[in-house]
Amino acid sequence: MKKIIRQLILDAANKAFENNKLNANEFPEFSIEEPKVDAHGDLSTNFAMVNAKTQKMAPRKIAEILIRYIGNNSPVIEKTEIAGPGFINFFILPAAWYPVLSDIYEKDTAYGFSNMGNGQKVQVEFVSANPTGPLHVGHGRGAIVGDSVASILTACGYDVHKEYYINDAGKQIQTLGLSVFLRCRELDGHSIDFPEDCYQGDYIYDIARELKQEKGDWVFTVSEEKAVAFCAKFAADRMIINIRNVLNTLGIEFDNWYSEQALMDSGKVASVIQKFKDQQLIYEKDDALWFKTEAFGDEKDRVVVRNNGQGTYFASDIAYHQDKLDRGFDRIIDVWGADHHGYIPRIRASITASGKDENQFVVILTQLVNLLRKGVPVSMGKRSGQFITLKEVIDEVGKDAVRFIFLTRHYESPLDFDLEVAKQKTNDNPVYYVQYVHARISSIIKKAQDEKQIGENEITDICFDGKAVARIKEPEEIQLIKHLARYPETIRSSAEYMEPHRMAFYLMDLAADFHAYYNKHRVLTEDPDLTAGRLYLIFAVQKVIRNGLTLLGVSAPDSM
RNA sequence: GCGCCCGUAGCUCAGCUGGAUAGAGCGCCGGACUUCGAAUCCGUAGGUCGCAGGUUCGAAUCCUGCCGGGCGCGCCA
Repeated sequence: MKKIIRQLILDAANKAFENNKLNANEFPEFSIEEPKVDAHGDLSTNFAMVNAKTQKMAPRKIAEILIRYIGNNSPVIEKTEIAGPGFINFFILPAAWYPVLSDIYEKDTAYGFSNMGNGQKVQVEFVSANPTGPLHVGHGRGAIVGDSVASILTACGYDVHKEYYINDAGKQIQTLGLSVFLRCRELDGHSIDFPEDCYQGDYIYDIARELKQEKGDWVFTVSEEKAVAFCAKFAADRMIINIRNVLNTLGIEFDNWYSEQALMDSGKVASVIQKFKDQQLIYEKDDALWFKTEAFGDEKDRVVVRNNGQGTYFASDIAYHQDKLDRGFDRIIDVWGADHHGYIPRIRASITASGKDENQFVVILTQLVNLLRKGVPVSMGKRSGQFITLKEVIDEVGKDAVRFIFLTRHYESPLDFDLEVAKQKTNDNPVYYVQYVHARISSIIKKAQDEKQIGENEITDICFDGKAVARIKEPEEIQLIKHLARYPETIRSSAEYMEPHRMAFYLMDLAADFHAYYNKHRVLTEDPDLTAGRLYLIFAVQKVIRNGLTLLGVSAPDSM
């Protein structure tokens, strides 16, 4: 509809110029939007205001000329008005909205999809938590945001690749191995001295038990060095399986799990360091190797190889991001917790330094999650071992509620996640509000089938029944269709800004319109045409609700 | 001290990237089920958009400076 109006305006403006009513035929960018107040029409444009300067005319004067040239010959316009400082308001004929419905039926699960991305290759890397402990809710937020962004981009014609980067090399893995090894000894009846910087959680015992189950006392028959190394590998593998399982319960699957160890074994880390050395971008100071990140916008230079010869995380990350771009992605998106924001400049610097385009690298920073129960904070702390895991949260409140709550906030806002609120089936917890629309419509359709022998196929065919469609004319019905018409642009803006919460809010609004309509008007009536028209409408609503929930990874139940 | 994020109704949050009279939900109060699912709906009340300047036809939105909260500033990961 916006497209139609935009064309109408441009045609009128050009015609006015040809007739010497306007002074210039260059028209700056103008917007068309839905006014907040019904009295301002269905759509409104600021055309006259933004053109005031180039036309050297008063906005209202421009608006008057334009309206004259728009005239009344468009099949979609009921009337136009000039208002306020120079807005032109368009009132659309109700029947002009009907094609939205047939479009929904035609496209069905692909309604609202676009080719905005034009097949561009995009990689979304998210979660990437160290496999040294269970996921917590903060990881969950990044996981859900990353996954939904990926879905939305896919719907917009991007070729999306989801990846998890496993930090399975380095000191923390050694520490994990030592932790498990010590717990094995403890389980064997030895008294142990368990260092503070080892992983304190009970899950270490679980892994130790599993290891003993599989390998018996083997770890005590070899050197401690060898045993710890084995424990590390064993434990990391277990943790990754555990992490993958938890993510699967959230409906998240990755296209690729990328191992840091494999990256190092491939020699790519060493070769990229050598390359930057050759280019004088890496230099030696105090027995360590430093990357000149400051020259590319970072606060200071960063160490890539410590004076003990060990590479830092940054070294792997440089190679990893080089590798991502080398794999041909047009855009690489990293979803990180906000506590890592200090890392952005150095990664960006490494990309710039390599001669690649830093704009291909985008970071989504999700703010931290405060876990609460009835308003009081639940203490968190990984090292202490006292924390509620993501799995426990999912088990308690359910996947759909967890996902939806995380997606009803802008990811840059800190999030209070209250376990008790998340379990409530009230409007404090809008996932059920939206799902209820879907279930309600399923229920009506079932009833239509049982009592009036109108099945889904018959409803779909109603688009060819002009008599029935013409019966859709209540204000609440037209309102619903207008709302459905906004779905495609909601997907597009969610993708453009990588903000899935826009979709969540859209669905809540649509749900509100539906519930209001439902309470005011009956769908199943004694009048066959009226009934058919309304079934046609609500089935379309249901499709859009389902599509939107799918993009957010939330189920659309037929009953609840 | 420096950097990033946040500050909007009693609470939790939106506000379509500068538009018209700033919106939802929860909570409070009052209503609606013999008819398609009351996990719903309808109505009332609630605001110096943290503060102060600036930019312009127009600012919650952009710029500057403060105030308050969170996070980060390692040859840790």
